[in-house]
Amino acid sequence: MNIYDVSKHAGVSIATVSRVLNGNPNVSEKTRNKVMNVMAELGYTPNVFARGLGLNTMQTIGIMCSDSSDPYLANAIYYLERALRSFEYDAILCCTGYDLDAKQKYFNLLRSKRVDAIILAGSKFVEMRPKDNSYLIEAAKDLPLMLVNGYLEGENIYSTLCDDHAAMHHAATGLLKSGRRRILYLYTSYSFSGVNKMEGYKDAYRDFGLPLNESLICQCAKDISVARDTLLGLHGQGLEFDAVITSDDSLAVGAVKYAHEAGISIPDQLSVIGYNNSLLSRCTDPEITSIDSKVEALCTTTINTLMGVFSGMNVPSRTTIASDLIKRQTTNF
Amino acid sequence: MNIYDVSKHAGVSIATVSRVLNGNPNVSEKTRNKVMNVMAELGYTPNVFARGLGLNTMQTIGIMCSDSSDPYLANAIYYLERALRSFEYDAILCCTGYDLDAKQKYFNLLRSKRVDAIILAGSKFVEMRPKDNSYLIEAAKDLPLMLVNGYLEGENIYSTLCDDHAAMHHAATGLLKSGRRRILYLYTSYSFSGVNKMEGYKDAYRDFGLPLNESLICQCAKDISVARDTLLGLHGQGLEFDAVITSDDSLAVGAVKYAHEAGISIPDQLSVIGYNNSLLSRCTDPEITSIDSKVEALCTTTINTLMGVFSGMNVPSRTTIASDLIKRQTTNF
DNA sequence: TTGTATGCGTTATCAG
DNA sequence: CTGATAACGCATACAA
Repeated sequence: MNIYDVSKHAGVSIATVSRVLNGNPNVSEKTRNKVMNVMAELGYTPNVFARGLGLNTMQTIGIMCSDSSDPYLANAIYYLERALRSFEYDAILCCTGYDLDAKQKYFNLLRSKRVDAIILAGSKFVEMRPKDNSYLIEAAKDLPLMLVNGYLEGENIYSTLCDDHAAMHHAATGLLKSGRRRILYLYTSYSFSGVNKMEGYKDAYRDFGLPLNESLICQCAKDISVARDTLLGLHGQGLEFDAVITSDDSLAVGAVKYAHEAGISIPDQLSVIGYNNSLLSRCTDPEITSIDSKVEALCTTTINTLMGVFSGMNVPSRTTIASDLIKRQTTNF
Repeated sequence: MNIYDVSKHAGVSIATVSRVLNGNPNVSEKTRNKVMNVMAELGYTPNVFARGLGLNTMQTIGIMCSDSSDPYLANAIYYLERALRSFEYDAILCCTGYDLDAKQKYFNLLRSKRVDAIILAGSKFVEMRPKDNSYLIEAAKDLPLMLVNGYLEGENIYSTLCDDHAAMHHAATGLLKSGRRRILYLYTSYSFSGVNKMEGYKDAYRDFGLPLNESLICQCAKDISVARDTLLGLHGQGLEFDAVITSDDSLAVGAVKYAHEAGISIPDQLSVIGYNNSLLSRCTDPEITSIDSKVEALCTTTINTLMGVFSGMNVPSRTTIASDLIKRQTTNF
């Protein structure tokens, strides 16, 4: 069942069938109807492979993410896929893990599949050492690269990101204004996004005119129990803090658990602020005040930008979206 | 840059290049090396569209799910993608929502993309009315259909599912044995999986020799707050229950919140059991005892079965996987 | 407005 | 073991 069959049944040439198929206006109404009827009758569906070969595109975008089961990325993937589909693009998903070699391998794999663009979802794709990003910059010569919540400078590379610095600055300032002085900063990684968040935290202290206490900055694995135990450990060592602000909601959940276990009342004795406003922030009691990094806006903007790139429009190489602070019960300001 | 360029540079025919490309043994070691060197030198990558056209496959599987941001499905997608990639297949993701028309539309869209198989992830794709499933049964004549945690009988349809009935039966029996008598069953939907779970709950009562109290069976939306408020409402109406067992972890989180709000102690006065053993079950205090529906095993088994189908092996049309009960702090047995 | 002919980059058949 | 050539199904430039 191909275009020849349709042309035969309709008594026209394959060129005409192709025109009807592609909505070419240079077809008489009568012919168009005839062809359409035959196609419906025969249940004809164009062969996407042949179409892809001719047009050198299959309207497919590659989405790379380190771990699609992470709540934040799961949301991102959902919104990206939905937005892409609204423009009639398909999404090939590729979960890479966190290893650079694996990321490069999968990136090249995706390129060899001739996707029309690659979306890097999450801030884990931009490495600290510039030379580790050269494969991305090089590849962008061939196809648009879209970063969701990451930033990389380069021709044909477009970044859409949440203003993590401002978000964290605002949240920490809120805590300071409410009288908290010893805000513990709990973070997971030094990714692009991670660095911005930490700077926001630091600058909040500076702009508030208070000295920064480096011992209040603490790294831990992205895991509820690990975060809880880390805080219990610090508490046991005598470290004092009256607030915890985290780079991810899961750590904030750990902080709430720590307070329960240590018999510390929230928010009276301890304030907690999480990041991402994920489902997790609504699971605990009290529910967690969290920074909404606007995943949905991030994703739809990314896709809109991509469509702009495809249609040759002049689009910004970097778009920043403001975050929101969703106040719940772990803060009292 | 195509196969002709390579053949020219290597001084062989395109047929030979193609043989090298496909690992055909009928090529002399010498020729093979020569061609391989030229390919590496030129940085040649075969064109997947042309390949797809010739072979009528692009090694791509469609994954449909109602909502990829749901924690359970997000996990499933992660494992499915990983397993598929280990067999060098790509995954096209398609989030359909819950509307039947939309599901059908996207299903046909995916078919028109000539994927090699379609995976229906989650129990929301099998409708109550048989005629609403006929489009699936019909389509299975053309390509394998894999159901993850759903069951549909039909030629070329393969289901891998968790024994929800046994899981719920086991959990409810545990509660009964521990002395609970009024177990509230909170569920979200009448999907295939949902019906099995409820039957497990009912049969637990029957097999334990106790009468079933229909007023203890209650439906509510899949939302933490809605679940909490539903329970508060029932409690306010004077309904008594000493345990809550739910069809999804999010409802169980709501149950824990309800207990907090109503001043009921867990697990002394109220036991809670969730379903799916998702991240949510570890967020609350106390952490929730939950039924592990073995998503990973479900997914890897699904893909292994699929590969069996592709290689013409005789594979079971239905595979059942046993669940686990992960005991945490909301139960005392 | 319609038809003819050719190209897209492979795979596969068949002959040597 | 190798090469020439015909599919595969569509898009499109050019001709009519």
